[in-house]
Amino acid sequence: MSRPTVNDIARAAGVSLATVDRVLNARPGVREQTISRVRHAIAELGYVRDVTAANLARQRHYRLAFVLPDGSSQFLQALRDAIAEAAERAVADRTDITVIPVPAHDPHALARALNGLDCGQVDGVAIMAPETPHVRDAVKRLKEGGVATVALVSDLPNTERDHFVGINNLAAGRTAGVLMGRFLCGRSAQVLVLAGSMQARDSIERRLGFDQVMAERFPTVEVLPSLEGHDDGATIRRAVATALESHRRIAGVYSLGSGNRALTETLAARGGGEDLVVIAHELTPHTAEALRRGAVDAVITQDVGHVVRSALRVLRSKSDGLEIIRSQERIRIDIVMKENLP
Amino acid sequence: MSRPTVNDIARAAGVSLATVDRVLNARPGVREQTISRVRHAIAELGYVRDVTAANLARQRHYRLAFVLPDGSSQFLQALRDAIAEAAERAVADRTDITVIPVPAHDPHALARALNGLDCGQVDGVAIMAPETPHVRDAVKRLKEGGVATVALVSDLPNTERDHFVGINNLAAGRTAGVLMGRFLCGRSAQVLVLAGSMQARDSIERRLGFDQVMAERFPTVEVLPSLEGHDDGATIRRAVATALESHRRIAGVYSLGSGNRALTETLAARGGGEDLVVIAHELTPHTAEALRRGAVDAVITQDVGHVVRSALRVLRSKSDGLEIIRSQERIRIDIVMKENLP
DNA sequence: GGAAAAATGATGTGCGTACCTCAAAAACCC
DNA sequence: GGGTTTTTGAGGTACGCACATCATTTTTCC
Repeated sequence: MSRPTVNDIARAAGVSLATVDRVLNARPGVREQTISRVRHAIAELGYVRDVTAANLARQRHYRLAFVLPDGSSQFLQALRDAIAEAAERAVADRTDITVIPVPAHDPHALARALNGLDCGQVDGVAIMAPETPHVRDAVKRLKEGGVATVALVSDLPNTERDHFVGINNLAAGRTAGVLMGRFLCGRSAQVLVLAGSMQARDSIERRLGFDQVMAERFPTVEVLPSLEGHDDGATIRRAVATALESHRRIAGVYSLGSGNRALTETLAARGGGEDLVVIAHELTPHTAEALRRGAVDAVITQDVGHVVRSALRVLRSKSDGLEIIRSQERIRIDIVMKENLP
Repeated sequence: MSRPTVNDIARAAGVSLATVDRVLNARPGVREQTISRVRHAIAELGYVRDVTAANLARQRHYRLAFVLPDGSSQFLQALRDAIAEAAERAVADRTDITVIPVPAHDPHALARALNGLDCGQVDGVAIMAPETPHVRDAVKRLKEGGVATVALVSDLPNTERDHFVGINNLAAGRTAGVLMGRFLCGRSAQVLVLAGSMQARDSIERRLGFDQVMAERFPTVEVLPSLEGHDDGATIRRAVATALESHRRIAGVYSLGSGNRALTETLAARGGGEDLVVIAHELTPHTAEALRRGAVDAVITQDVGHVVRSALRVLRSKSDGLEIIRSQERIRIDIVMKENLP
């Protein structure tokens, strides 16, 4: 009544256990005809290999690594926390997780870190990095060494990565645009856009989506050129203050990436910005607090817990040569307002 | 180097394997002092029981049941699909899932179904049902029989259910309210509210949250009394049409539950409702399509896949007497617009 | 100090699978 | 038909743990 085992298959197919084992694990030395006999019995009885028992016997354990920038943004911190939490629970799934921090904005350090990975020592790598020739080469090397690779948060579309775990940033930008447009209620106003760096692919895509929607649906709104904050508080404060001075019709602010802390501080210092529509990315302790006190109206985000767990599932599957369930690995674009804060 | 096993613990604690086993599985006949020696060794070596090996040895398998209304709404259909998908994958986790459909709106059939569950045959039950005395008694009986129980989608707060898997419907209503208020852009207008039945606890809570926000933040908007559609297309069409006739300042529609198909059809037939703000609950093929063509502006929803997987995790943990990770089991209130459709 | 009770050790079996070895049977080739 | 190669069978060990039995040691108590 309960699940059939390899023994049941052997009996049903009229072969020995060893032959069933050979078929199941694609070992050589079995006639085509016998293979199909076994296959048939498997289908007949609805046999499903007990993966836990198999992994136990096989002593299989997955060695996975995360390569991340070592920045101190709250988003990165949240990501690291999620990885740490997943790492604890991953022990139960025979998965060892290593985090490899890489100095941000240092392509050479990144290349060194990626090339330092020994293909024999790692089964899969999740990489959060900008796409550069070095990265492309490193991913290629890993691929050739039989290591599964996924891009994390920011895609590496022109590499041989197996998968991308993260949101569609164009759609995220469009989502932000619609919220901004609707919240502005038809006012003919200006919108300030703040980015970390417009080099980053995710920032570019978000801005693009945002602009698309504004042009299509809210033509009375003028979207200003992106201010680049480069993750530096002082720079952001200065740039935002200057922009607010020189553009008198600013009614909305769209923050593409990090720097939300400096932004909201500057806006608060300015005062009287209660009717300013502020939309930001990434739910962090700080943006959550800003939502609570009304300093930010909406946050577009992705659940870092899901991102991490999805990356793990994908890396495990890929390193086993299995297919993934695409629908399950799609990361959603979350809209968070004060009312639906987790 | 790799994970320590029971043997390592025995050696480290200077006891035999049998004693370690007794401690690990809380068997009697071990001195306090010895227990703490073993505990200490476990902590020292960072031993974590290999749950998969343990379950293999124990021949443990989880028998879980879902008790659901047999209605044909797309939400229920999506829920059933998610359960079916989870059931397939659950085989790998030694989990057998049964779905017990119950005629909707029939308290006695529900009671019969719940009382028909043999506590010896089931380890956990997920129940989606309105809270009635019968249900309270049934949950109590299950609890006493050692069966884990969770409420699904709609809470059963006054029962002895172990957990609730679903969203905070008050917060969901508030979220809908804020979107409605902001999308109406300060117009002094009327909002139509459509419910399946105002008996259902989730509808009541959503309406309450919606009203709270409207009263607090959008006092110029008048929220009309709820129309009850009772999941019946004709009734909904008639009620909505009549309401649109008699209230000339309706600028928004809030649909609390099911009946979205009949609603959007009626609105479309009426025509000229392009500037009508429509907010609905539950992302289904139909509401997704309505979002795409602009018939609905936003959908407040919960991911049924997450709901089902969370229910499974919780039922397994509870039936093992383990604690759950609350943060991981929190179901988010998702806001979906055309731009961030999955 | 001795009997009874409690605690601990030693050892074995089984869960479902992987993987290995060696022998036996079958198929193939000339 | 005899030799060679290929295919199949039989059996064992291991993975990490649960659970059972029985023997032995230690503790407790009068």
